Amino acid sequence: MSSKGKFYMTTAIAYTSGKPHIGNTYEIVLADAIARFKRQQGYDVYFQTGTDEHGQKIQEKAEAAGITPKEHVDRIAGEVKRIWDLMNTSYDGFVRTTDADHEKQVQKIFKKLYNQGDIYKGSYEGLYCTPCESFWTQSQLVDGKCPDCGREVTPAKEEAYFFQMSKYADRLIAHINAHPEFIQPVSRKNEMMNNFLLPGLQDLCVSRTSFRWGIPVDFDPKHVVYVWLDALTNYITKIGYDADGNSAEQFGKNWPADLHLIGKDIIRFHTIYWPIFLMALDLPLPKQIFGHPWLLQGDGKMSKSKGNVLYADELAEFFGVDAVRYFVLHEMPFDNDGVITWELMVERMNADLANTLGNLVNRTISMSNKYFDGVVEDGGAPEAVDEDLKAVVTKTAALVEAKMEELRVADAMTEIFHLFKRCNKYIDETTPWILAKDEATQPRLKTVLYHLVDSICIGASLLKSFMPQTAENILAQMHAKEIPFEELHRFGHYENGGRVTEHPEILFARLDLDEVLKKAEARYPSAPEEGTGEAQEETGIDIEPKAEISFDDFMKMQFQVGEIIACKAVEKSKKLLCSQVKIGSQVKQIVSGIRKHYTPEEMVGKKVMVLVNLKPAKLAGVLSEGMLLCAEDENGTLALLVPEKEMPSGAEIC
RNA sequence: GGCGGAAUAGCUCAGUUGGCUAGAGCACACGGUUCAUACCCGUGGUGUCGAGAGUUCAAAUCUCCCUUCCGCUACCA
Repeated sequence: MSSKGKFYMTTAIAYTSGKPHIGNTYEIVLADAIARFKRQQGYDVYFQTGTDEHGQKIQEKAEAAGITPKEHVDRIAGEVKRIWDLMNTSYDGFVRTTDADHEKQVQKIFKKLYNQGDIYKGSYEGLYCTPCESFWTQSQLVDGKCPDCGREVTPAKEEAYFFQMSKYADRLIAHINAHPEFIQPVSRKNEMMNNFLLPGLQDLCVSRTSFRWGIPVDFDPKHVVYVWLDALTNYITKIGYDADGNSAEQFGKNWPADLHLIGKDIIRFHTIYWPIFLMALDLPLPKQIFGHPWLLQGDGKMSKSKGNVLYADELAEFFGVDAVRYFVLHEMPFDNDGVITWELMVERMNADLANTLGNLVNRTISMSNKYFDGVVEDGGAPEAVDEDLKAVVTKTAALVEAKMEELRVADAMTEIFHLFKRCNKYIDETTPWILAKDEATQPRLKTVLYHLVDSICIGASLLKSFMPQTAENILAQMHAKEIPFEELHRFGHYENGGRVTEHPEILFARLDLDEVLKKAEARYPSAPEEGTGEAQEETGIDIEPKAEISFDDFMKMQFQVGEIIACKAVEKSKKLLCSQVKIGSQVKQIVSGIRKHYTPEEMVGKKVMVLVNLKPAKLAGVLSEGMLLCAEDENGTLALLVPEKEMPSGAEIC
């Protein structure tokens, strides 16, 4: 195999809090399509994925389940791997952040960065803003006061290590400007620049003392290394980086990575913190970071809040692995979120997979059998109409390559399906069933079928990166071998006189939407309470724990029931509502960030819980004299807390 | 509030540096065809190219303004 050079790509490592759903699975399938295509092009690909296994949330999940954190992550990592394998993804390396080698290197890296002064021990003493409940580093303070509210900060106990980001900011800005391809899509580059880099980077906290399930800082064992320094370094530790300078050969070969494929939510960590860590380690930066959009579950039947999360393995049972690969790759545009629904999946299945592709293969094989006992040979009777077919078929590889170069995987697949559609049209143009009726046109008929079989083999060879099993099935039915990538731009690969299978298999069966919806309804009931099993299990939410407070502290807070007697939107703000709240005999004006969840009209008349004795503050220029209490879920949905039974306004909450 | 992006056919979207009757896929309707998984091929749109104004021989494309939506961020007492 002639190599075009190495290509090292990664996915983000999956957080082991639970089984990955279809949205998580999207990333590995996308990565796999890219990896397979690069291999097909002749690159020496190393494709790494894995799991992120530390953190408080995992510690608590394990405790709740009555097992050790290690047992928990072993189980989830196994589940992740099982789904990645089921989806036929061709990763070369699977890293776990609990791997001994990784943990050892993270400790070394931490120490190295500490020794050279990039990491410093920051104590929170004197730097805690009680009203804001935030810790600040010395460099973050404005005039020695809280940068958020401008009030005094007070001493606190917790200590932590910080990474001095600002030291490398200018170098990073220069790098990003000099390498416009570094952050993809480019719109993300502006966000990083405008929101973080240009205003000035804040130092990053890189250790925790509040939980134990992490990699201990070996020279200060009450700390564990906090998430990003632990997680991001997987990209170098797994391929043999050694902080003492004894890196493995593979590291020398593969680093820097050519592509980090990640979700758009962690772009900041990969395009700011990760490059700066690497600069501090004196390592070259990855060539490209692509923050892909999300694949969302479209209709109510699949919403997470109803407990109907879709999983790749279950979808694969419905549709087959390659169909699921096709759905997720096809429905995902380059820089907008994609949506997946049952209707859409059935439509893609029927229109693209069954009709266009499956039927083409089937009708071609059937005709070859019917007219020539399966023998396919070039009859030497070309006609002008063949030229356009050949032109479309032979240029497809280059078109696919161009799209893949831009990571536009959905568009690349569309090019391949364009080839198959062209073949269907060719059948209509040449009407083989009419040619079959006349002995004189037999050579022409042979030629037509040869062209079709050859075209399909070219198409199937291109399809291999996206739908590997299907490509293999098609080629097997043609009794043909995969055509090397560099040969795909020309016609005439099929062995003259070759024979196709006698019994073509249906590649993709058409589905009836109503039946699928019925089955889906059975599997994912609309009313979650009626269902059983894991899909219905409420997982609960863990939040960052706050420092313990005394009873006296608690008693300082005055909670009362308040009745909202008037409410309007705050004009200068997108999120704020300004309410007049009657509390006993007085009326307070309270501003709350709940506009996304409540309209002013529906607020009026509600009896809500109010923190009354909060120091008044101005929000967007409007005075607020208290706080309305809300519950918030993981999606940021807010729910006002209201008394469970009718209570008068002003009633004390205690 | 700050920065950025988007508004084009019923749906999802293409429309390169302004230039010939504004496109594709899906859906829908009609026609053709029958090798095939009732498939495939062809034909069909009164689309105010979000509203308004401007520049130009010419604007979906440039400028201004308005409206709505989205992303990141700040804020969310």
